[in-house]
Amino acid sequence: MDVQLKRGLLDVCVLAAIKSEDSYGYKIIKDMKPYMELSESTLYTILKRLEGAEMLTVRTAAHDGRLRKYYRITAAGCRRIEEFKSEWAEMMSIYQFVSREGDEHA
Amino acid sequence: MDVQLKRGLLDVCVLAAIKSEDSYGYKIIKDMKPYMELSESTLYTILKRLEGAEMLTVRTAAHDGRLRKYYRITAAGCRRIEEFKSEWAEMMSIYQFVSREGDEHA
DNA sequence: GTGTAATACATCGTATCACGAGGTATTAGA
DNA sequence: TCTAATACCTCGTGATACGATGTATTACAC
Repeated sequence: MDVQLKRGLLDVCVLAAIKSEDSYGYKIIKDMKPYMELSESTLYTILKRLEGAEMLTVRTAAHDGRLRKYYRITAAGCRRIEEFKSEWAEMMSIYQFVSREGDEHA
Repeated sequence: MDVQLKRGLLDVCVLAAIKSEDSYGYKIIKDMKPYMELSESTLYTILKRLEGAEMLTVRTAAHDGRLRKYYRITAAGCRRIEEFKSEWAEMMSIYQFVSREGDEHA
């Protein structure tokens, strides 16, 4: 998928991936894989950014001797998802503009 | 609309705006306004990029003593639009992922 | 028991890109 | 005569996705 097209979805996808249950880096990537692939470096950049924006909180916990950082969505994070859903209507109208201009000839 | 979300649409919107009829900078902005606002600096950057990618060709013509640069879409540009339409299916599945995770609780 | 893959985290540098600020020049109308 | 609209352009900045690279542990095959 085109990098530019992914840009607006990445943040919100990561939020969606931790919405119903706290999750950690490696698992987020695996859960998102069927929908969108992203590299570790990209994910950790995003997690840092979302933490800075207080859209999620972090908690470190040991698991089988390895440390895991569990991420939990905040109210602001949930609001971000809702905001995205509203923006989707705009996206649809833009898609229709492109689709229409691409098919018909005025 | 969120800047990041716009990113993947801008190129293809500009192509759509010149698809059915050759157009020029100022007109493209006005035609796109109902769907998406973009500044002149953004548009000219995009037009340069699309020209470099051979997705459009340029022709300069005088109009009322002023010079206008008319842009015409190429076959590659049309292909880009078709490609976008395919990618839209992926976008929809991502939207549904976000939407689902945001609404229900597993 | 040694090697390899998977798990799990992190940083740095680079390339891409949207956009504001600023610039030039002409025409139309108040 | 001044302002707004038309029409083009450039430069610098900030945001950001991602590859490359590094560290450490666990699991499993040979």
